Amino acid sequence: MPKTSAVMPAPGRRLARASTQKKLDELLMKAASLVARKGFEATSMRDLAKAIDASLAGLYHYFSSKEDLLFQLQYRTFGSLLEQQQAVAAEPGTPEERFARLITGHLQFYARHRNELKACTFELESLTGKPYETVEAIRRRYYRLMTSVVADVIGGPSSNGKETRKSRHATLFIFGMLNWIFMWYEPSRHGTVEQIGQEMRELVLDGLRRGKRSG
Amino acid sequence: MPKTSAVMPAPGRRLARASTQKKLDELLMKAASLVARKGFEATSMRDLAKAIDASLAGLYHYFSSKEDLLFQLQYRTFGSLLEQQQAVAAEPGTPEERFARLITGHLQFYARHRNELKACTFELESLTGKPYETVEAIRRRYYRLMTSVVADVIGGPSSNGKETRKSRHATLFIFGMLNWIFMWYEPSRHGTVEQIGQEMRELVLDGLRRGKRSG
Amino acid sequence: MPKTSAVMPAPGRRLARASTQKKLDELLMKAASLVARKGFEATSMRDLAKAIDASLAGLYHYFSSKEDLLFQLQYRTFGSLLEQQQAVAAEPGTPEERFARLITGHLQFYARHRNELKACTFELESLTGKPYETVEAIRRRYYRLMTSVVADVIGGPSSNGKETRKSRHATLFIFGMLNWIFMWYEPSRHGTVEQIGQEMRELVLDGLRRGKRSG
Amino acid sequence: MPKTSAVMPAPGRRLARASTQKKLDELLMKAASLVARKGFEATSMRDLAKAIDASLAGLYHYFSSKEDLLFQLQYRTFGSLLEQQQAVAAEPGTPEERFARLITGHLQFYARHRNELKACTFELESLTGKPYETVEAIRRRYYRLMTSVVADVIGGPSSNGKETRKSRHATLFIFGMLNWIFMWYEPSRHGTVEQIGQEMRELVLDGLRRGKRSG
DNA sequence: GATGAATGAGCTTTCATTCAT
DNA sequence: TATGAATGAAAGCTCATTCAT
Repeated sequence: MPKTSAVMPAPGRRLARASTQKKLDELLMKAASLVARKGFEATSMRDLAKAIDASLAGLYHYFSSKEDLLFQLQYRTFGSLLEQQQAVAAEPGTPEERFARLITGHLQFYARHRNELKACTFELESLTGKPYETVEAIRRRYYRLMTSVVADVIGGPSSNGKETRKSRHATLFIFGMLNWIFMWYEPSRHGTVEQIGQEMRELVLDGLRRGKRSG
Repeated sequence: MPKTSAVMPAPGRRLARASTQKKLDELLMKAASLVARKGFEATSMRDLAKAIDASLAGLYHYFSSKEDLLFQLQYRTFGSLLEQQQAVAAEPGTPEERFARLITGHLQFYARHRNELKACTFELESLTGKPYETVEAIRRRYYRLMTSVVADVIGGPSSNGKETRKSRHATLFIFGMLNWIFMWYEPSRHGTVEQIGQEMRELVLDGLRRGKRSG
Repeated sequence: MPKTSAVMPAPGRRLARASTQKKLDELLMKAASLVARKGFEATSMRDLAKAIDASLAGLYHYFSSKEDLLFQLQYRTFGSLLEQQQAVAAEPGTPEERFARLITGHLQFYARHRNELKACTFELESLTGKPYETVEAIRRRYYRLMTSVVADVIGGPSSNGKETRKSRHATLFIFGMLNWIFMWYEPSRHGTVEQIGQEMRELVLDGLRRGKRSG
Repeated sequence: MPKTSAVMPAPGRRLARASTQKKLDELLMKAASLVARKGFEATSMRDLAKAIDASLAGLYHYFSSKEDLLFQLQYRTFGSLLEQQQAVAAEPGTPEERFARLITGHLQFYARHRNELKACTFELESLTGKPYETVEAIRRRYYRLMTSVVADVIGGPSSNGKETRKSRHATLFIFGMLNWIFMWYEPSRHGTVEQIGQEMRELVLDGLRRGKRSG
């Protein structure tokens, strides 16, 4: 599968020519790489222009501001991830199967779009106001999606994805496991993300199921 | 218990007067608060000086540079945490008990020194060179300590803290759960950290023990 | 003759528009004036910006740093001087005539580019590393050029510009006379530089020629 | 002869204890060393304090300001030089002999107090106002002393040190030769200062004497 | 579209100096 | 005498952004 930037147009954006869209994709990918490496604050528009081999002023044809750049990056990436995971969760199967597919899907997305996802995961608070809320809304929908499946694992399919204190907290813990991977994962040392996903599930599945009886 | 900055002098520091030491503690606490809220890069020395109600130049009596400030903050905090957890792990008990105490200890430290710990957990890469390595070494010792206890939970006391792939990965997952708490925890919504700690253990304990049989 | 900055582009500089080149010339001239008056260290970039009626940040379009500014100033000026004097020395004539032309040429250059030359003569050590060496190399070539002509005056044309201890030392003494002029020369009090040049030659010519016989 | 700082108390200074005087001497010597190496502007009071192994605030017991430090340095050094050269010029002898003694005396002073003299020679304009004028007055007296002897060489003892255009200019040239030595002299490469002095005289003596006849 | 030039605001850091102790 | 602590001012430089071309 070709390694492309996660695509999903930002709101209120008219797509110009196809070539422009392509360039924008490239810009965002390079931007993600820089932001992932140095952090958003520490990445200057000059850095970006240099990395992209464009002029500083040229960047402002694609992004109205530095913040807008981050917003587009987060919006597209998070939107893409959510879309993918919604499709994954919609496929039929037992709660355990759907849970497994979500974990794997998340980690595969991580593997394919590491830089972009890192900028989403760790730079959320670099946005403020409306852009922040827009992205935060996506993030919350994703959290809800995961919670509903976790709830099914805990309570069985009959629970119908109904959130409980336990399912909510467990989801937060699981996202912690998933997102912390940025801090340590190296394919050559730790194996494939699919293996990691399985290990994560093995760590928590019994604990989740125990809830069926006790809570 | 009084809320003080985690105390542990940085290396190579001679303290002049006692009042200076006190002030330094206060500086670091305020600094941690700002850094936790806005991030290290986005926190300017001016911000700090203002928050502390001191002059900008005055800061440089206590820290040779902005980076030195972060280093001292991380060194003291991480050092304190490690010291505490070493003591906790050294107390006798079954592996499960020791594991429980470590989780609780970590979360209690979080509750008491949230800002300082956040600056340690999320700004590690804002240091470079020797300071980075010095702090990284502490972090690694803490990781090892946790891994050895996790290994005992997995393999029983007879395993003697010997690391395995499973114990190492499980520890990374658990640290993910623990550290992600910065992203969501609110005492009024989620209960005490002690409760959170118990929930975490319930989520993973079965999964850890399963290892005793299966691998 | 119009009073312009000594022109010679610095190495590795591509000039954008013609107007930019013009502005750069103006900047260097004003900079030379300030540096000559107050010294390089004591001249701040803010001073320069003010004198030029530009913004502080704008300066950094032309010079990558304060040191780069000094380097460009020295490189252009010294390069221009060397070029001129090489042409002067290349013209045919007796050793005495060529010596006379070099002295006059140097003093005329001084008269036309006093400020720029002063920054070259007295701020050489404000540069370090590669820029220093680049300028120092020009200076040395100039010194060699002068020494070879002085040697011819001492030993006659047959000596072919071969350096001797005497010619080297005499050249150093003569450069002292020439460069010290910055400390005292005022046209209205001391006459033209051409007159000054003649007086210098009268002071040393006999002494140089004496060498023909005795050493 | 012991290498000490050139001693001559600054005006309006009460000498405290002998130990204080000694320390002051040491301070000035170290200061001269730094100023000679880096220039006055580029030398900070912190640099000085560190070099002297004293506290920053401590410096202000000896010097009321940074400028005062430079003033005392220049006043003492130039005063000492003038005193020495006045004694030298007062000794009987032919004009040529007295001229020779002055040149040698100057260069020997240079050799013994290189750093101090450099700060006098090249940092004169770092002073302003009254301090500048005070030092400038000494410098002028020294210039007059030299001019009178040069005039005697030119015009014979009967000229009685009467200044002429020629003697004034020749003195300026000669001071150029003498002072430029800071830029190039290395004992191991160029021989003793006494040798250098003789070479200087050989370079200019004929030219000076020629004046006896022609103007 | 694209870019060189420009800028006000802000950055970290250092300066000479003062003062309580 | 001596010094740690403190500070207003200023240093060199970079920032995100704008605009004429």
